[in-house]
Amino acid sequence: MYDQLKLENQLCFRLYTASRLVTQAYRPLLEPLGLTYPQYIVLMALWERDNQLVGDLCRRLMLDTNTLTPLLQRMERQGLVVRTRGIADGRQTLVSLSKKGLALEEQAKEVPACMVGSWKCNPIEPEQLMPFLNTLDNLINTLKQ
Amino acid sequence: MYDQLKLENQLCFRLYTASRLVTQAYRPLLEPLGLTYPQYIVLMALWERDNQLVGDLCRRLMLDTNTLTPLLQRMERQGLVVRTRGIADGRQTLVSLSKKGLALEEQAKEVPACMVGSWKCNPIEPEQLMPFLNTLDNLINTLKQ
DNA sequence: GCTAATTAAATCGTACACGACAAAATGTTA
DNA sequence: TAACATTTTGTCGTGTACGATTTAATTAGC
Repeated sequence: MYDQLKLENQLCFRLYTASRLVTQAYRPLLEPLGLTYPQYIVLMALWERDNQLVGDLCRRLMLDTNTLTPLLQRMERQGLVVRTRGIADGRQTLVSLSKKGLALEEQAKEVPACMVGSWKCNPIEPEQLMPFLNTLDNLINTLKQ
Repeated sequence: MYDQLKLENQLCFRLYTASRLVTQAYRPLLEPLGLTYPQYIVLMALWERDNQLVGDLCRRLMLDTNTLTPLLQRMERQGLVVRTRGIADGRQTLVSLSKKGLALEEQAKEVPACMVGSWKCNPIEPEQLMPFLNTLDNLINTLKQ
């Protein structure tokens, strides 16, 4: 039994588990809005800036087109976004918020506070939050290459 | 535009991205062993203790049977584990390492060091590692309810 | 201006995740 | 001991992830 193969010693297993559990915790908040978590982050990107190319969203969300295209197609079917072929460059696809997608922002603005409020005890001390976020950002930037 | 809906301010988006990128970084190391990341953590649990029930693995990995059962079935098809019906309690399924699954530990023991070694710069300062892991554990424990 | 290389999205196949449900075995209780 | 509840695992459907490949449009080179 090698120590470096113990689950306790795995950074990645913790990240994997924490990510899954946080996403699960979002579900009851997003379900009333008819959203999954990946759909929610696509909308957040579009609420920040509407009318983005598929490639813009890929870079912003660090997802590839083979994930985003089907996701955006489902979102278009649900009437959350509109996809239009680029005029200047016919290879591009422009993703825009529909009226419904734009209106959802008003309901979604309560979600982050509800998320934090649902925790009985605070899992992160306020003074630990920034170092924690910085470490995550360092990790992400390193792995992005 | 609500500040709390900006991607920069999302703890969850960072966790989601970091988890995906770390899992991607494992791929080139696990592919030669014929493993995916979820299969690797199942094996880590079994290398720690062989002969576990499906329910034991569910609790250990914090995954439900609807994820683990198909995962274990694929691993059995690949000859990594053996699933046997419980003798005393016919509802149970015991998961054991095959000879091949047991032997893989020797190759896998290099994986964690290779992972760290593949980073050009160190994304986590040594003195930040423990606080970071503790915060992740707090988060996981809070969300486990 | 015609062909080759490049780029932007989309498609395809496989493997997770997970809510909802089903099935089978065991416990419980009147 | 027969009906019912509980436990353990499995199945099903939908939605991601992602490597590999394809398609369509644009650009570069000659």
